[in-house]
Amino acid sequence: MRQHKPEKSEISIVDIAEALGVSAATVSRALNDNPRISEATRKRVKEKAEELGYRHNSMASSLRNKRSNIIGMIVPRISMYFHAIFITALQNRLQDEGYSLMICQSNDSESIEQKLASTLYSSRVDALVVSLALYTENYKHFEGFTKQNIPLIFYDRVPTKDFDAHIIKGDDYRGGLLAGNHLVETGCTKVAYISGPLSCSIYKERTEGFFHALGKANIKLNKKWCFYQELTAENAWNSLRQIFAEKDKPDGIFASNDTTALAAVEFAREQGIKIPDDLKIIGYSNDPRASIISPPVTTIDQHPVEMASRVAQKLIDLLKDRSLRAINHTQEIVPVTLVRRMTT
Amino acid sequence: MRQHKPEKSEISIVDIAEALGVSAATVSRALNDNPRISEATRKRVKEKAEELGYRHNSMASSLRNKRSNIIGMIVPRISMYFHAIFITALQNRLQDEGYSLMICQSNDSESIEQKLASTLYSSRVDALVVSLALYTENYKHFEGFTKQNIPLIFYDRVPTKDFDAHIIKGDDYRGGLLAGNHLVETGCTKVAYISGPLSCSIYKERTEGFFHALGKANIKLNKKWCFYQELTAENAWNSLRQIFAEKDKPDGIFASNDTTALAAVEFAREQGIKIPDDLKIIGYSNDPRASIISPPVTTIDQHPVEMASRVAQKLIDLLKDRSLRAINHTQEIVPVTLVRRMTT
DNA sequence: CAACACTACACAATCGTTTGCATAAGATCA
DNA sequence: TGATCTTATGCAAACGATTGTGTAGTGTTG
Repeated sequence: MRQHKPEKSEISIVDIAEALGVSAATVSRALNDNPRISEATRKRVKEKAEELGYRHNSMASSLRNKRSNIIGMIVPRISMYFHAIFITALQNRLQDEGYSLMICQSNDSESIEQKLASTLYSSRVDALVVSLALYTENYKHFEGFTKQNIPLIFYDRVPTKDFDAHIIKGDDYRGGLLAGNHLVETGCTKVAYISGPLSCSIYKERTEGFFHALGKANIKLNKKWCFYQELTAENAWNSLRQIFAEKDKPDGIFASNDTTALAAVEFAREQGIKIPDDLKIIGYSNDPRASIISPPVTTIDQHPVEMASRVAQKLIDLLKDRSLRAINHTQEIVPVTLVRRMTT
Repeated sequence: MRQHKPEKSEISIVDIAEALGVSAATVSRALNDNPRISEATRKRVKEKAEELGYRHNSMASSLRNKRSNIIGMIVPRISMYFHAIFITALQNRLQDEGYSLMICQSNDSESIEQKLASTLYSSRVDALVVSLALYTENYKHFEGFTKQNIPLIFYDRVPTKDFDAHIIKGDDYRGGLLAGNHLVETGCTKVAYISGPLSCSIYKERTEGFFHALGKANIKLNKKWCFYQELTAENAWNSLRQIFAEKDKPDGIFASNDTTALAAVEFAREQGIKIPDDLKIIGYSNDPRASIISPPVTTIDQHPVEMASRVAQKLIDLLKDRSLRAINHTQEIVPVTLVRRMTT
């Protein structure tokens, strides 16, 4: 049976100090390996701390230091492959530097995103890393961070209008261009396009790149075959049904994410459309599912680990050197690559 | 060009108090809607706070209140479907209650898990939710939480030995049993088994259930067809190659996760083995990939959302009512269901 | 040996919020 | 009108770690 503890509040450095007959300041310095403390005392302090079961109180030291060692993060959803990989890579890197990540999901809702920004702001995160919700076009909820000079980095889905923050994004224009070129090169002349909403930077740029590629090849896009919507499997099916309802049918589809591309493959299978002979499909993100379905789907790899590594570096630089925060905000673009598989 | 701010420290309640000619205590009470403050003052305070751009300092209040409103979480990896869904559901629920989640990944490493536990312990999280790393059999790193009466809940991968904490797990025994029964009922007589290591509660119980089912049907398991290892695709391929290297071949495989089951499907395709005629395959977790591959894989659904909802409820109860922490630790078991698809 | 430097520590203020207790002013009642 | 109660607010002490400044005691140098 466990004794019910008499709610004795926890061991603090003061308790250690008293037990050792030294001052709390000495204990604090000893625990932090401050060179002003003698080796002997440092050892005694650490042993006593261990013995008493002392645990550091990061609230107190955060308050005093005005740094929480916590980095806030807002992503649409962690279940998206790209973000899951990104987060893991970022977290591993930041862990080494002594930072913890507070990961929040906006569920692609702008209002949730606003609330989260405000909560993280109050929580005194040392920095904020954000990938925007699908329809966020107003960035006021991030202004507090820039005003207080708290490092703010957007990645992947970044503000479309000028906004004062660091940006690290994939080369979505090029991704769209690669996809378009690839469809053209593989002989498509009548292409359909299922994109995310243009409020979101990545879809906007992919669209521009894609259109540019088609334009170069003198391919005109049928407006009826273009969709700009949330890229769920269900939406994809609806659009596909519309596209293939008419007599004239496309011979190529660019889907702006792999969920949609996968839906297209399944739709084609259901309809008895031959891939890639009758229809070529290209997706985006290199989601593992794209390589599992048959036929495996051609897609664009965004290199989430590389992106995370750049975000981590930028973050660490900004956190280490306050003076960097004054200078101009930077923008980095991470290359993308086409992964050709069996749907093209 | 932005003006370089004169590093004026941020607005605190003291500043608001001075601006209004009241005391800081009054400001604090007003902001917290304490009924002891008149409506008029409350309004003035809130307006002034807004005007000055005040933001609550949760470090200070956490220190004073001895509660951080942060719940720690340690999971093997967020990229695992089950955990991603679980986390999202849990987070949505806790957000409503005013808690933030600090999500950490052990990457299935016991030593990282230990470090994370210690960090979260120092960070003064109000509670800890854990799904254990693959080979964790020693739970000392969680003892601090139980000693300090900090709510500690294990889910899915839980301690196998007696350990003083709340447990909410899937019915893995039943999952194994269902899988075994299903293979038996669909006519398998020679089955292979690819499991995770038995150090991990879920695999241990699935194994027991599975063996029980086979035993009932008088099916003897060939030891050479049983593997207990980390369930990566690569390991799966190696095991499959071993299993199918000999003349005598199995007619059924139970894979203890879907990654392995998917590998089996691909392996069979490569080898020209007919599914489900020559070989039946059943996986575990109902990962979306299982329904995408062809043929889609029969699997066991663990109902992550239901599990998250139970964990959330338990958490909230424990956080709200300290007295509950004294009473016995509870164990809940979330049902599993067989999802039959085309591999059986 | 005086002047100075250095080592190793202590003192006390500080970070911003919260809260038990005290208190002043006004209201109520006998 | 004095006693008691309410209401609205102020005072000051926490919470625990950190750090600039002060100061013994010892060592060094010319």
